[in-house]
Amino acid sequence: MRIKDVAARAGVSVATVSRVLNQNPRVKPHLRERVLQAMTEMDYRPSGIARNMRNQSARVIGLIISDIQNPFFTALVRAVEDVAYANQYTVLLCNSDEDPQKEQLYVDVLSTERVAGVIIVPTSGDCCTPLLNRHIPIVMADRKVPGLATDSVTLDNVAGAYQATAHLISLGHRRIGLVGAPLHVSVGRERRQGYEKALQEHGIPVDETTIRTGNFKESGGYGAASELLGLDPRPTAIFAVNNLMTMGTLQAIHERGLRIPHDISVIGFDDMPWLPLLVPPLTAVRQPTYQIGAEAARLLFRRLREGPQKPIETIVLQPELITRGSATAPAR
Amino acid sequence: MRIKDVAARAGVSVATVSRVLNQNPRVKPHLRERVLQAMTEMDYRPSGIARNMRNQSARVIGLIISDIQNPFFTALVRAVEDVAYANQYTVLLCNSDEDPQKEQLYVDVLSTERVAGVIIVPTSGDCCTPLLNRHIPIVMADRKVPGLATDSVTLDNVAGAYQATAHLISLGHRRIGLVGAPLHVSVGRERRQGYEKALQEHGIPVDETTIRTGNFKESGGYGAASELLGLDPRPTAIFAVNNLMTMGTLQAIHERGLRIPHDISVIGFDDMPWLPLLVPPLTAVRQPTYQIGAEAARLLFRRLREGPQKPIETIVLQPELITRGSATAPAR
DNA sequence: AACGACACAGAAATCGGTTACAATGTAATC
DNA sequence: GATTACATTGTAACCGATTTCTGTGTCGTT
Repeated sequence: MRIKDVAARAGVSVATVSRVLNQNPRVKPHLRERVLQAMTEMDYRPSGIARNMRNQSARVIGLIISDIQNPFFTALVRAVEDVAYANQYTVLLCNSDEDPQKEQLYVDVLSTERVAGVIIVPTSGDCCTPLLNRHIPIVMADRKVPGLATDSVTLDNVAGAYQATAHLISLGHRRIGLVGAPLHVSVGRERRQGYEKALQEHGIPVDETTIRTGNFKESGGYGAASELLGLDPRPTAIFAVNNLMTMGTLQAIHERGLRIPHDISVIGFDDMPWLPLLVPPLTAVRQPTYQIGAEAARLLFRRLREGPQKPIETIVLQPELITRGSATAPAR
Repeated sequence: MRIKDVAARAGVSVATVSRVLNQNPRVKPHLRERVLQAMTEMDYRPSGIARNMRNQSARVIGLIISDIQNPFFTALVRAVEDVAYANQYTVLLCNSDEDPQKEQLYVDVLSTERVAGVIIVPTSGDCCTPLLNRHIPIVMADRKVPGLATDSVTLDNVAGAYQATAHLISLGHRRIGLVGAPLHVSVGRERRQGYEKALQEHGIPVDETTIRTGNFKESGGYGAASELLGLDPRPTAIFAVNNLMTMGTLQAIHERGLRIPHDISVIGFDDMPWLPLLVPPLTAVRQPTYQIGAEAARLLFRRLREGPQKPIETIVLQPELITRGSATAPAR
């Protein structure tokens, strides 16, 4: 069922049907009428594909995230989706799963699909060359790749980690374990940096043995925390640098029968709706998650409108420490 | 940068380039070599749009869910993504937000974008006519629309709700509040049905006052639970029919200073990784969430391969009650 | 009545690939 | 050496829309 069929049924040329489709006013009302009727009768819908072909672009933006099951990214996706919807675009969602190869493949796909633009939470360093070659606008969200000049929206991770660590120090902790994220990702680096900065500024030497690293997921947090809990002397507090890792940390603590905050204080990164429901409710660094996604999408659409001459924008949002009951002075 | 340019650079015809692109073996090695080199030199990537145009379909499937921030759907998306990836398809993700209008619009978009197929968690009754007209395969996931003959994957919701309710009854509860979901959705209807069935089979009259309904989100659960907790006499147990509503229920309970399970027993629907971390850990009906999505995607791809003559498949998966500490015998 | 201006509709080119068909070249057979 | 079979490459039609250009008809002006 093509435009030709509609034209035939309405007794006009394809050009006229196209004009009706595109609200061109230079069509006589009675013809427009006939065409519209033919279209509804046949439940005709123009082929988006053919349209895109003509216009050399689709009203689709690509979104590559690294873990769709992480509520953090979910909120980000939601935000991007909302903004895209408002701009009458749809979202091609790709889950790189922290796998550079998968990421590469998706970048290729998006680039051949000629999406209008891409928002990416990068997993590897050289993630975007095919897109750059094709001048497809890119916005980095949550993470940055050093040396890549694109719009970006990130969190002030150093500040967030600093706040959490400094809070623990101010409560009297001196031996603070870090459940850290991989250092090849900006988020992992910066949060560790904030942690170390807080220690140093308060005259506490950085002790490598209390710093453990794991993947971004529950398992990574569980593994890192288990190691920390096995230390002698055991840290009096743990700072876990991401939401899922926090969950793994809690699991490890539960498993050993330790009690929060009596035996060990805990601060997580990224507030979650269920944290207040825990006993005790968990202290955590809150990120403006939705806003990260929304700003990234807005940046992208502005870029699409204004083109490459718009100067590159770099938005850094501020975290906030939410104090609940899981971090108190260490027992003596 | 078109296929023509590559052809010119390699000194061959466009057909040859196309054949190289499509791994057609009838190309002499030395020509293939030249073409491949030209392609890498120019970092050429064929236009997916033009390709789709020719093939009359894109290697893209649409996925319409009703709440992307709900971990349940997230797991479902993840599963669909995984299966699509394995089949070298990408996923166009749409978030209907439980809004029939938004859903309708997305169905239209997917239909004009000529996606190969659609997996949908339907929000309204007549969600899919444009797709049906165009013979775009549809698979319903999680929910069904009565009277629509499509492949589907759902949970045995009646059984799940029955198990939860019967468990509470066996513990000695007689006044069991239901934090229910909207009845215009199959999930809401069936879970209520299971609840009522359990009561009736155990000779307990169904009492409308202990049945409350809210939206699928935390706020809906919070509202419904708050009403139940305000009753006199108060129910001795609450069954909340979805994960977010469970969270709202817990919030309402916490807010009133009630203690689980001493003051009130709670069973939730849909197990979540953080439920074991609660104090007490929460009893819940577990759904094979990932499997729902994976089966739906597999059904869709099978349909894509085998066409309309394949008989319609209806998969119903079984839930499982996970007993933890939040449901015990009522205090006297 | 003749002319030009204008409004409207249609024919045809175009987007970038794929593929049926034609053309060419090469090897095998008589 | 001529003929045939087969392998390889090239030419051109096609997918379904948009849009430029061209043609026709209507109206107003002189």
